Amino acid sequence: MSGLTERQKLVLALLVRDYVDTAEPISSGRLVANYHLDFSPATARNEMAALEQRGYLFQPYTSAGRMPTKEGYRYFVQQLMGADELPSPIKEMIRHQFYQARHDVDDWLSLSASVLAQQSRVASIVAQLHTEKARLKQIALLSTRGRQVLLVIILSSGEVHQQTLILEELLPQEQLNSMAAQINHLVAGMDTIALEEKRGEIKDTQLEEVFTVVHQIIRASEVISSGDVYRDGLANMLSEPEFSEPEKAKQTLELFEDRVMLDDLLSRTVIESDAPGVHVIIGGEDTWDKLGDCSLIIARYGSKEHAMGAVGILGPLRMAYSRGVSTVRFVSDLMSELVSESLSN
Amino acid sequence: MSGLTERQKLVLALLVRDYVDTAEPISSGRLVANYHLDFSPATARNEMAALEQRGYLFQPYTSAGRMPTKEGYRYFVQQLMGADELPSPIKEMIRHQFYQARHDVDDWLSLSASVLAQQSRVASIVAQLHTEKARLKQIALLSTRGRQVLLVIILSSGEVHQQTLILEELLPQEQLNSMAAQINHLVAGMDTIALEEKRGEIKDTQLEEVFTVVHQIIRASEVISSGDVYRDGLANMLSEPEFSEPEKAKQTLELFEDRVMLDDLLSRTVIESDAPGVHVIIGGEDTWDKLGDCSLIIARYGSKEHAMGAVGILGPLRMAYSRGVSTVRFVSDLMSELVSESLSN
DNA sequence: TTTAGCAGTCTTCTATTGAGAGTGCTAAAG
DNA sequence: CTTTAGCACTCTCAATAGAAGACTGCTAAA
Repeated sequence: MSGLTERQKLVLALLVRDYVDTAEPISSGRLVANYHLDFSPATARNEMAALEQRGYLFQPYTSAGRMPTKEGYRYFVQQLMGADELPSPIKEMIRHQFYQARHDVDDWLSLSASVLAQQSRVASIVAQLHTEKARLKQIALLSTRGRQVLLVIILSSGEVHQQTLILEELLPQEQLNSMAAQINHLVAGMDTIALEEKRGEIKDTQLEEVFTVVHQIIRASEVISSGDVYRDGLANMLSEPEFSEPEKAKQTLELFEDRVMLDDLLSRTVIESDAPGVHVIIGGEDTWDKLGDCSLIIARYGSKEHAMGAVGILGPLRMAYSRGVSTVRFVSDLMSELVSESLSN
Repeated sequence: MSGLTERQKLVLALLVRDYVDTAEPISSGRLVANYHLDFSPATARNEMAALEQRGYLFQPYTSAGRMPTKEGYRYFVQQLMGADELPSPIKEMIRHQFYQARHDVDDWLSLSASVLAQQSRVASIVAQLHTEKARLKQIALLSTRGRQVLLVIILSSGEVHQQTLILEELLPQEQLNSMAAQINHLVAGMDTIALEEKRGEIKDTQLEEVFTVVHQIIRASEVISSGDVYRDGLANMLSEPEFSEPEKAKQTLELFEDRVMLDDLLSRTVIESDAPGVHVIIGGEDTWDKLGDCSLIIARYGSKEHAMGAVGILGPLRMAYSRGVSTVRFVSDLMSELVSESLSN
């Protein structure tokens, strides 16, 4: 089966655009009139019938207008869609917001979620992912209250972890400092494997206790995603007509609240393809079935060596893919820029 | 105007219960039959008319059954509602989950949100609030990457804050340690006012830079709420018939996503009343108008001296107040217990 | 190959109707 | 004076029918 004719591509592209705007089945007459096409509605109808034959369009019932199928959207995104860049003033505004924020990855992440939600008018997801090989840079032990001690761990990627411990006996801060110094001296720059080998060298019980926790945390941080997930713009989604049935809305919200699900989604876009750039996943099917009737536009930021994560938007199938891709690309590039700048200082 | 008769109280109480279960206007006949009342539907009708007169009930239209008004719910909660304790096995299960979690306030908070959502079948909110007088316990400076430095601040309450700084020049960890030690020596145990007075004693520029940030953070932490807000169970809400209209659902979701709003809500329940215990706010009116057609059951945990916060649930007006209050009370007591245990170690 | 014309199909809107549910009132009973 | 049976009345809800309208697919001509 050969490809589509130019005119078929035109019809499909316009129909998708129009449907995304109006959320109503598009008729041949409407299409021709709206875009001043130089062929008649009858011709458009013929082309639409052909596109339906190929599975790119469907009619909700005999003799209604047509709407794109998932396949139709996919063809549109892969072959037809042009770039719909964010206007420069908006880009500048966003950039400004980021540079104005504190120099903190967490702040940038929540800002990303907020910006994406606002620009795309759908829901956004942002998460920090973790590098595969975690190497210890240094730790600190800080007395907080009584036997309670805060363990701060800094990885070579610049990532920070903290955890409260309760020690067997009460130790003054000076002693905590010296314990931290000992551990730092022993294991700085090591990954989990090297760390494991050093275990035997530790004699002191208190020290071993701390060592064990450090080891645990570093192992835990080797999991692909384990930090906070930032979400925003949930309310946007409910405005869309596809979520007018509460059942649909509920499903989507559950998808959003399910951490396991999100982790899976995020990690798969990152692991599955080494290719950077924006990924568009349109609707659920086999591997992505949980996605249901939603689409996900997602991109990685950062690099394997540094802090890394994913930013994306989640919306109904009927969404402004072109604008969405541009927005996600812009934000992920900005994050990459910020992260690498901040680390090269 | 005198109070309600016993029979009126009975009718109101049963009607509220029944309506909460069924979400449908309750008729006199139904009420009498369902609860085997020893008076006739006609009598019930008279009582219901009287209750309507007082503003506790209303009919959606002439000759439908009746449903409670906000006032009706308020009367019910304040005067009629008994305790509907959680079953012991469930209490034990929850307790078990908490003691199994890591000894980390953050973990407890997110667990609280999850437990509340699951038990109440509505949405939950949990937030850490801050004590009014923040006193510095100690700080640490940890080199993360290049000129980037992690500032960790521990307050006397045990609260931990962290922030990334970028220093003017690159300093080795040893020098950072000595800077931290100097600051600790200078200002340990001080509040913002005392801190301000010490400013003059600092000569070194780098040191002053750090000092300024420390000061800022402590000031910021004196705001009532500034930490993360944990939410859960949003999807629960959409199952309720009151949110079948997307418009209502959207409003409620927006309320939930609006940090400013939530902060206000939380801080008011904490500031406004020194009384501990569970607060029930039923629907929006003047001071709480943003709440709209939702109710909030909320309680404080912890104490002013220690880590403190609020746990609560947010649902439609038609919600199981009795069970909700018991659940919120149980979780907040549990949190208090955990926090004070953890601090007395 | 394109297009005008038209019959045919399916939805959607409005109006009408009947059934049912529940009330308020009245008058009798306790 | 309180309670209750009886009943007329009101209003919703569901079902039905019919009319209007929107598009299509087909056919035949350009």
